[in-house]
Amino acid sequence: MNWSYSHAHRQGSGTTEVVAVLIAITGDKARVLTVDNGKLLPNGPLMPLHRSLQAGVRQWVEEQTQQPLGYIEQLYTFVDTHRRNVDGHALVYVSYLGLVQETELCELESQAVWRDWYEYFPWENHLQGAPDAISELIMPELAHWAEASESANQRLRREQRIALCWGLQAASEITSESVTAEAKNAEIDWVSEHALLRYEMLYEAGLLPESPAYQPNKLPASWPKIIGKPMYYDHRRVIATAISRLRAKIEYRPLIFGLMPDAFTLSQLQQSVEALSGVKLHKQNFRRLLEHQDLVEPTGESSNASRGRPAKLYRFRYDIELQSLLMDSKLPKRK
Amino acid sequence: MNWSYSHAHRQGSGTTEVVAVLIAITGDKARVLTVDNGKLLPNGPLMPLHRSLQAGVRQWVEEQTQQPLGYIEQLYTFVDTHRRNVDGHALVYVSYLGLVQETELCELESQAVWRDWYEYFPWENHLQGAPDAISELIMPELAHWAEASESANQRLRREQRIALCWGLQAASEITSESVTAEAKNAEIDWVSEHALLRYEMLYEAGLLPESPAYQPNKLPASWPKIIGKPMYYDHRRVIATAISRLRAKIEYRPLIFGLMPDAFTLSQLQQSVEALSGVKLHKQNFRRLLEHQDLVEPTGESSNASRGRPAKLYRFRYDIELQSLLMDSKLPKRK
DNA sequence: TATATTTATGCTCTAATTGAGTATAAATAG
DNA sequence: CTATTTATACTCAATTAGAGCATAAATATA
Repeated sequence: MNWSYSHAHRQGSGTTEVVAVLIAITGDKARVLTVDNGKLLPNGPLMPLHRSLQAGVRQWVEEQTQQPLGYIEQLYTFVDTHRRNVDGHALVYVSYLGLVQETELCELESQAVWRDWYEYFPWENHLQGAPDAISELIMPELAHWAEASESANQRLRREQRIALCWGLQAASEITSESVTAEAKNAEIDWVSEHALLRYEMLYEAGLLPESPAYQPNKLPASWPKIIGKPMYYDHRRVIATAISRLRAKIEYRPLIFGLMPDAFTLSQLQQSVEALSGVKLHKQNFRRLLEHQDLVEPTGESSNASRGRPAKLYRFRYDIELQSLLMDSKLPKRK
Repeated sequence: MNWSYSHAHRQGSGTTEVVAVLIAITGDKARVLTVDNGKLLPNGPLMPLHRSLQAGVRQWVEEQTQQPLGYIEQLYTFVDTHRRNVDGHALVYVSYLGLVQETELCELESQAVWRDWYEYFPWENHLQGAPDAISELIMPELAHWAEASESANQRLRREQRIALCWGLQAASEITSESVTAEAKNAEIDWVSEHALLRYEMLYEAGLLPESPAYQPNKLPASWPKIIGKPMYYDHRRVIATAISRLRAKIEYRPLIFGLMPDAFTLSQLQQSVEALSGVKLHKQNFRRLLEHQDLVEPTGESSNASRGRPAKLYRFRYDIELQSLLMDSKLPKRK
């Protein structure tokens, strides 16, 4: 099935679109804003009146989602050769990542809906440990893909890629000894930032509905649940790009600022980082690093939590915010 | 002077161009490939026949420069509202970073020329220590810019930005005590990856010929030498983007692979990294980290250097190359 | 030839950072 | 009142980063 043509779209003289991946955290879940029943990201054509790409993104997103935008940054630019304008020029779309302050999970007008981003990437959620589906279903399919290589060399490289993308523990069950033996010293483990590489591998291996070589009849019946919801065009890849970028940056830059409410406990902050990275963090070290960096300060109040000892509330130090956005300021690493 | 219109350009129905920043290292100098007498980067329109942006870049660059391309990655996408097609759509250009194996510094046909990239960014070259011009000329002008702020708040933020972009030692001479005192604890120093921020600050402060507010008569006579050669359109900004990206990545990924000849000494390797980052590294620690990572292996031969003890020649371990490109593999930090 | 100079390479020392664990404090549920 | 839960403080070992000292092997020069 080719998703590229399955959705009606505008046609005109312009060849440039903007697409936005808006991220928010509600409760302890990372969410992405979608339109068209979760099949598309907010998007629109770049028009002559727009003075910049950012201006275009802001206008379309606010029009389609009633969601005011704070911090945004450019992600990546794609070409869709399936969609062309009247002159035969391929459509170019420039994607943006945007961070939005925590919102109530309300159904917005204009069918814009916040969705848990792990609905699109179930294999990226390791908050309760690595999903069983990875070793039980995904790895065997990727093993087939490696076996189907056209040369021994290609196969070896594919097995290496599998180990690097999915971690050794998952890959060791399926790859040949040469790879695992060699890599054993390196102690390869799950790297959350490799989300895009993992998506691209599944795509390349023909394991996603949007893959050109997708053959659902050759896959287990439970497969559709395992690999999450597809989207039109390359929009799921755009989200994967956003996830990788966000996970990579959050480790050394306090981007999380833009996602938090004005006051929060350190546990809430940690849960938010965990929601994005998809892995659990070491609580004590998380606090240590935060305090060491003077990024936050206590408000003086405490949270009236339901259970346990009440936690102090913190706020970000605004005098340091600009500095933080510029400079490399680390947040804690994985547990 | 407005550089946007000072160069003749194609006009057509397309609104998308590709632009390439090609980097090579000749001897111990970082070079960038230019066309049109050093005023432009290789570029060309995206055409209906191109199946991807990469294909477009490769075709135009090879056509304009006879330079075969190895590793390339997308940098950033710009809009030039000054250049529009017949329908009034602004020109979008997608920039790419490309790495090229060391070449003889020959004048290529089709007026493509390799230039020392510090001709365009003299202030970024700290190989012989920070240039005197920074503290003697650039800082005073930036101080004027901060003083010319419209509010006390804006002035404070500008002074913070100056300190963060240029390092405290340079900034402390000009900024008010409040900033320096507060930041003193942070020990801000020169961060080579902030090249783009520095360029953008100079641009915003009206200190570059391509700045809208540039007023050469209000600046010292030696100013043009200090701030390097301008280019048409935003091409100097594109190079600054490439420099920042390359400097940031080279610290934790062995991108340098793509720039080196097949065999090299560790000193040559270090000189290449230094040429890119613009700062000197600690020799012993550089070797330690390299050896510790098994990125390179001795060829067995030695270099017949002109002076001193002969150095062992090394090559990159190709079995590890793929892994390196995927994974985070650190190269040593500054001295 | 002897000696200074240059470049390469090996090794040590200290401080900072990281990963992981133990211990204590302050609340609620039953 | 006690078990449970959550928050917070502190410790410890392993690793890494920054800096310097020492030695090796070549050339330049007196």
